[in-house]
Amino acid sequence: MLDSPRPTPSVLGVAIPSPLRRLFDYRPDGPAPADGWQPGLRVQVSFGRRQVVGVVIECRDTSDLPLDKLKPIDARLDDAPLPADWLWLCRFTARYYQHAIGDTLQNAMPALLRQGRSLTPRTRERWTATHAARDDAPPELSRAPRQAALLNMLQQHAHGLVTQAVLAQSFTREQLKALVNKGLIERHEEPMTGGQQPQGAVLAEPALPLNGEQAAAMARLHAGLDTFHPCLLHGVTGSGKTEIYLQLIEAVITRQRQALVLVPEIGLTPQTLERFRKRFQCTVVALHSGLTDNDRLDAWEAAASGRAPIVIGTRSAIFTPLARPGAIIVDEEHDGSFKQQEGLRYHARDLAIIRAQHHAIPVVLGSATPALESLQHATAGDYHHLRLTQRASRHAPARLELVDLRGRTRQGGLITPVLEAITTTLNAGHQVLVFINRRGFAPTLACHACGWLAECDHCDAHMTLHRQPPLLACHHCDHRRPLPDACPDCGSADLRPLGSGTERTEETLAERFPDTPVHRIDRDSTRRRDALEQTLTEVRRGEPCLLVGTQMLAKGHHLPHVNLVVVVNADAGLYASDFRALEHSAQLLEQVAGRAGRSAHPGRVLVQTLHPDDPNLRLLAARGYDALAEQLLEERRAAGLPPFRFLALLRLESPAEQDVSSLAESAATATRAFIEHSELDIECLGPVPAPMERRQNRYHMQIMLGADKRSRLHAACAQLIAWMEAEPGARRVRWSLDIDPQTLS
DNA sequence: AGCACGCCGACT
DNA sequence: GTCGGCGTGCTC
Repeated sequence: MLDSPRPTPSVLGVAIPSPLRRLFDYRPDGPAPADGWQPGLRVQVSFGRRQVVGVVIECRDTSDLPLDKLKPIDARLDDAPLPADWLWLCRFTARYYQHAIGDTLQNAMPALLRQGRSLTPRTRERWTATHAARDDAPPELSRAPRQAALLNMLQQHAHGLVTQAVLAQSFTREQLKALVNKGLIERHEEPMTGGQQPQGAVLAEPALPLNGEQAAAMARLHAGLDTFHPCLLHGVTGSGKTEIYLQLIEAVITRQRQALVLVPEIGLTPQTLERFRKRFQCTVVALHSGLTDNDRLDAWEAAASGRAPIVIGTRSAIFTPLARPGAIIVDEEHDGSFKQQEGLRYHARDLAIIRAQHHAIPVVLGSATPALESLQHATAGDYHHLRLTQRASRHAPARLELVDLRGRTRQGGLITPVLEAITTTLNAGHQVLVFINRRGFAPTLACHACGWLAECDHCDAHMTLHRQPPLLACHHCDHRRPLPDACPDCGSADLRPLGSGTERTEETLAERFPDTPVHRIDRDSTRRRDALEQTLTEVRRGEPCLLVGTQMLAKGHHLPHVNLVVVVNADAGLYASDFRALEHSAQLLEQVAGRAGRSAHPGRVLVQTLHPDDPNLRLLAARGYDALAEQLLEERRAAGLPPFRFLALLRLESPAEQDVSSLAESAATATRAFIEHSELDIECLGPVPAPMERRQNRYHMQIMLGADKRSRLHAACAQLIAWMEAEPGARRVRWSLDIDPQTLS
């Protein structure tokens, strides 16, 4: 660098890990880094009475405080700033979601970095045979058979072996040392995540041939590899979206760039990962919940340094720094898990778009059932709409068959014609998937003498009846109770389960089909690590069986032998108050339907409902998700709801009902006052009690802001936050602002 | 959020 | 007499 060295600033604006929405000024102390003070350098400072790790955000020469009142930093933790692309994204996120910058950075940083650990990669040793050892067994090893064997083993591996692999073959460090001293092998150090990626071949196995639609989509992607290029890859289940991802990644790697892949929480399965790892020569860095803090830091460093060509992870992986970003892929982009539901309430899909724009790279949103937001962007021409309508198996996707529940007797939630269809399918040697949206044995326990229902003491909710182990549990808090012997109200012993959950349906099916294995898949049955994968491996063997499960089963998993899907009750989302309920319901039903008939045989999907005449359900059944989505978009437009309007939701909660309601009332009044004052065209609704007002003995209320311009909504939110921060009554209430809320509950 | 300071109730 | 409840205030 020929530039003159940066002068040392007199003030550092430091982001502190705290919910306070401002920077704190410190005096730089000690030697400046070689490239001078810059944003992104971590510092250790005393904050109040404790030591914290902060990040320099601003280098200035002035402060609102007198300079001699500033504390000096206690230590500088980095020689080079944390990656600039990462810092940019964090700052954008903090601004957009109106969240404290310090807290945002902490959220987006591996745990070890916020504890002050250095970013230099951990290393491991690799051992290779030297040229001197290329000849046959050297004479000096004639009396050292183990060393000879070790040398022989290393000679078999052109790239050598890491220490761990050597020790695993029961060789010792002493033997390695002896061979080094004899000049027969060499020791190399490389980062834990692997050394430089091998140049040359990118693929480990050939790409699959593309059909016409796939080829067209690929051509579109190839044409825009150097530009911001948002694409909605809208393809029915089994239409080969993953192959498009893989070939895009291949193009990215060939150009020496990196690909970032986001998948839903439930989608990062060993099976998915396997498919990526098998295709490419290079390492695939996976960010999953099983990683240790050290693994996570290594992965972060490998991505930031550019050594990792492919990074795949869930929501938080959007904050992975990339030295040479080449493309971002969001698989199952409609999935709710991309939105964080507490604290910093960011949406990883939305940040993926922004990030791709910042880097001027393509971003692909893939789904069989795109979010209405994404569909609207595609329709409006903001995104390229890449459609895949052909399935690899030649037959059309199964359509939903609505089954009228009215007046029918149910067993374990299932009516006779449906049980008969199950029998037929099993007899034909196929598998059956029964989808039921409630875990446990039954949604609740009821007294048949007086009508009492088991309710949670801490929530406005019924307690779910469980059989394994037998107890009443609230699914909204951790409260559990033993089963009562008699009704607590009237003393009657006539207590009966009301409705069906996965456990009860499993039990019914096991009784009715004693010769067929029944696998239950829900949060309770898969609590043990690998339990889910084990069951699915068993199921993929293809023997006839019954699968009973919650939405865990609906997503991603490839179940080629399932030929009949039964939805026990489709009505939950049909008339819910949440304006997105129907969209989510339709997505789920379509995803569930996608599980049927990916095999050689066309499948059936039976959907039980009490509302077989519901127009939305009928439209979905007759013409599929896309047709319903089109209609829902029109309704959203007419009602002034997203994606045609922007929303922010202020959530307030406290154990004291009075505190919440009075604060909510005055916050709404204040908001209306400054809306009128500033003539911002903002709508303020509420306060209203949140759905299920009492949860874990806390009372929840909310205020909704709506605007047709993002900037106006942003301005109103900023004012509301300023008011809340100044309001003494707000300190006894937990509150948070949710920008672009996903649900209203 | 932490963490201290501060001023009122039941205990070794 | 003190230990400790959580209200209030501050963090460069």
